[in-house]
Amino acid sequence: MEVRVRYAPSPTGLQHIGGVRTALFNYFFARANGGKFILRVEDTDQERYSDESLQDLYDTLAWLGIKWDEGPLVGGPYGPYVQSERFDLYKKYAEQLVSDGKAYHCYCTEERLETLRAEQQAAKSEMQGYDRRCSNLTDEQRAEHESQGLRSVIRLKVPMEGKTTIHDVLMGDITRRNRDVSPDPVLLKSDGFPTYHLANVIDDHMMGITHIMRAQEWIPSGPLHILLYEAFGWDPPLYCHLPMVMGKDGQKLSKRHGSTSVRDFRLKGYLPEALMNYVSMVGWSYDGQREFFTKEELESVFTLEKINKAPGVFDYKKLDWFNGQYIRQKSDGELSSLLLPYLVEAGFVSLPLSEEQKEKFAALVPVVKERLKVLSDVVPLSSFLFEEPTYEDLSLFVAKGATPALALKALEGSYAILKKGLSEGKGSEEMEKEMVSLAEELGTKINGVFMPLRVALTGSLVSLPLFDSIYLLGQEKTFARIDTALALLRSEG
RNA sequence: GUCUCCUUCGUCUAGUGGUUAGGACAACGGGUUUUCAUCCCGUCAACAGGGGUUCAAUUCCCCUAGGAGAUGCCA
Repeated sequence: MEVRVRYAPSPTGLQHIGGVRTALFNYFFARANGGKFILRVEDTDQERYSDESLQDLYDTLAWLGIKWDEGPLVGGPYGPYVQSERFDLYKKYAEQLVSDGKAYHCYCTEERLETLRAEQQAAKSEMQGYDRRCSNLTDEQRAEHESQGLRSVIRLKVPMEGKTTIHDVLMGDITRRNRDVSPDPVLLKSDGFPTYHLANVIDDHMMGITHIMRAQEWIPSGPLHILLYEAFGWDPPLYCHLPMVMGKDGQKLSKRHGSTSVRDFRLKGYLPEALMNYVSMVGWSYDGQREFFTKEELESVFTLEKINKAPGVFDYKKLDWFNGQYIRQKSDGELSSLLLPYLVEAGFVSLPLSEEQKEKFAALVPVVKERLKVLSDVVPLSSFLFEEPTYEDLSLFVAKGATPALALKALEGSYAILKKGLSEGKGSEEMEKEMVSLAEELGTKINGVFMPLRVALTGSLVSLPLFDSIYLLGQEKTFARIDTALALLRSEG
């Protein structure tokens, strides 16, 4: 039998790490088994729906390079794949359940339900949820409510006796007494839209889904879904509840833990291959040793058996490390085109680049490459090229164990070396040697010479390598900055 | 409260009825280096607790604790 799996997000917010992990596992499982990966948009919540979220879903999957075999935009034999376009179907099935006596109309107002809930919680009642008041309405009562124009929802009649078990390939069998299943959940809302439970079950059945891979937060409603399949007389698919992705405090990953939307990660300069690789390693492993995988490799090597049961904490630092590794694997050319937009965005350069800018940029990329965790790091790393240093803290010029007077002398000396060297076309190695001997003459460590120069050029104790910085800066700016620094140091006396 | 699930280094994980419990990230230390970073080497660090079963349990069973999730006309 062909494997058919689906990712079925609700477009009510940006795609986040947890959702994408679910999408990825479904996608890899389909590919590894020669099956179909289906995208279905569950836009049954009219209140929270947004076009932006839907667009973000498409953008995110495109960025990751995940293509769906069936779904919106591409179509397929079981369409439409957007639930709001299947409106009539859900209504029909919900009403069928009513006429079969397995569901009923409920006329309770939201206000009544709210007070009910509040009372139950205050009383710490064992019984939580709807009290099934409308389940025993007589035909006359129903007719009366209808004639009054009361709005109704359709609720499933959950059996009070017996138990229901759900088969999960990861967890094993999970059994729940029916009396513990949330009593009489709403299937069809008063606005005519289905709830998740109804739409999900109908669509998974109609679309021939064979495996439902979704987050473990769905386990509690598993038995309810089985009950629905039974009510319809359908065979349920196989379940595989994926471990959740948590924040550092062990709670469900959310915004207060940091970025969670894929869009944020993309904007900061995480590479899709790095994010995909890392995210795949939380909750799944290959052999406990190897952890670098391309998308294509995961498509063939992914197995359900290696999915972990326990929830996993999302480690931003390890993601950074993965991203750095992937950045370093890029060719300079590839990295250039990835980096350029960040410089433009920062207002450092504008397109098109002049020939000289192109040349400088090409020189910048390899220097910066091994210092990037995320692409946007290029901005602080190269800002010294585009912004004049302020030299607010003159003590920076004074290397450890040195004096201001020494710093001044060192800077004067290295200035002379550079002036002469650059005009004579000397190589950086030669000038470096001269600076080393200058340090010896001054009786200081090499830092005593390099630090003042570094601070003069960049305003910072930390910078790109000195001679690279000089080249990138150009002679004019280099000497201008040293002049400024010297003047400051002299005036400080 | 009730129901359900989970539990190996700080984090992600491998693993087995008998192992020096392995790897990676982080942290720390060292080396390379003009700073930073990269790279290399090393150190620290775990089977939640208690009962069983067994010649032997981290591994199998039970209990406890802790954590998480659900308990919506949200998904």
